[in-house]
Amino acid sequence: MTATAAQIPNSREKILEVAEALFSRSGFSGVGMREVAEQAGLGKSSLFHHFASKQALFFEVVGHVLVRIADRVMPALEGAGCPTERLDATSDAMVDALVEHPTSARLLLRSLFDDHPFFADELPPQGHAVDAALLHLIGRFQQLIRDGIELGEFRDVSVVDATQTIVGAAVFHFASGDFGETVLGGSLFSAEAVARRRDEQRAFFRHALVLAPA
Amino acid sequence: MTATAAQIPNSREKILEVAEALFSRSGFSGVGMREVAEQAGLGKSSLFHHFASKQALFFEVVGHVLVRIADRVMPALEGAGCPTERLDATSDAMVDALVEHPTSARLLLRSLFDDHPFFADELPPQGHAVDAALLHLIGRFQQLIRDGIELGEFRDVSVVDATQTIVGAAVFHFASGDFGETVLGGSLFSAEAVARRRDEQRAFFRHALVLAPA
DNA sequence: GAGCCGACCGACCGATCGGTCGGCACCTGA
DNA sequence: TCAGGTGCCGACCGATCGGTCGGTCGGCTC
Repeated sequence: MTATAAQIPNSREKILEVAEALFSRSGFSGVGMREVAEQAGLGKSSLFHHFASKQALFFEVVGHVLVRIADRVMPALEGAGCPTERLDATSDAMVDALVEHPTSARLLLRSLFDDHPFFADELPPQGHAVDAALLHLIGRFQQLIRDGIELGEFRDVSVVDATQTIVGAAVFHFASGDFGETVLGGSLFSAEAVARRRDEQRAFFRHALVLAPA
Repeated sequence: MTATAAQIPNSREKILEVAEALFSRSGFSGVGMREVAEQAGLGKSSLFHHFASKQALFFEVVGHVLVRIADRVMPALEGAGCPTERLDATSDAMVDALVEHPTSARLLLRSLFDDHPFFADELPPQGHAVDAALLHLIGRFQQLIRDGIELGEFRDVSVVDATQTIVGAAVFHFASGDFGETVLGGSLFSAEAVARRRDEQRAFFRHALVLAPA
């Protein structure tokens, strides 16, 4: 059955969907365009009709994930309330954002520490856009910690180290795959596991940073 | 491999050395045997004289890294002192272990969340050995947290979530590459950055877990 | 109808992948 | 002295890689 205009679910979005799942599982180098095409129900050459190259597809996938996460986390970062309340809200928002799509955390973690899979040639404009969005999010987070310290609510920690610690802890958990499920003794994404994680992570960060965590 | 192999400037170790650097940078799928051979100053076919396959080489590299880390962290976990002191020592030992070779953290992080790059066929016995060593380390860490809770020194946290949080935070920092250096505004491995990281991480985990962190 | 266009496809390309094979140079123990 | 093992190599293999090309098909507009 060939795709026609009657098929609302766009082929392009179908490609993005399966590519996200595959890149999340195996990374940029571990996925072939043939595999993407097969799982999308298309011929391989059709992928290049929608995306200029494998790199372009990868960046578009990462960009979508980042936008989804930022849409959830930014409001918590910039919301009303004292720094302690915003820290709590941000921790919860990170959990919600990473749980929304189970592929997000792994893809985000890869793009954070992969030093850009293909700096061979200059990376396309999409690559820079992804970087800019990410750094904007991180900048806002650091501002939250600075605010907490200046208002006397947080310990006088190193802002950059606290940022690294919190981002690493939050993203790693839901990206840890088989290892995490072995540690937990069950699914990372079950309702109970997620609810407990949200509470535990919020309390962990609060006690680590807030002077009067009670 | 008798006395002859021992005295020659070992090519095998040279291969392991460059393979660790390359796998750390680009992961299993992102590195070719030709590249390893070239950087080791050998012909590609010579690699297969020392290692049965690319997978075997990868597992041997990961195994070495894991042994190095375990050798530093296990004594801190099992050392004398109350849980709080052992937590401090373990945090410092993790920093020391990951700083000793700048490639360790990235390789460890990959092997933690990569869901084993090659489950295509049954993974070789080395793979299971790596898993077993890792889980032993994690088991000891969880026991430390349980001890702290039972002795009334630590908050009554979820042991598995705290494990995930602490492992993720500790490993991610030194694995974060370009992203981490952007956040820090400088090298991850400079003497000042490492010293500050050690203090900050120890204080972070202590405040997060210990009831009377002073 | 004619003409166009976007979506799609199979066949194909050069390059590279992991891995094999036969053979060369060298050392060692008998 | 020589058989045998070790370390290493270039040449080669089938498979797969990302990407291209020519062309088909159906819907749209005039």
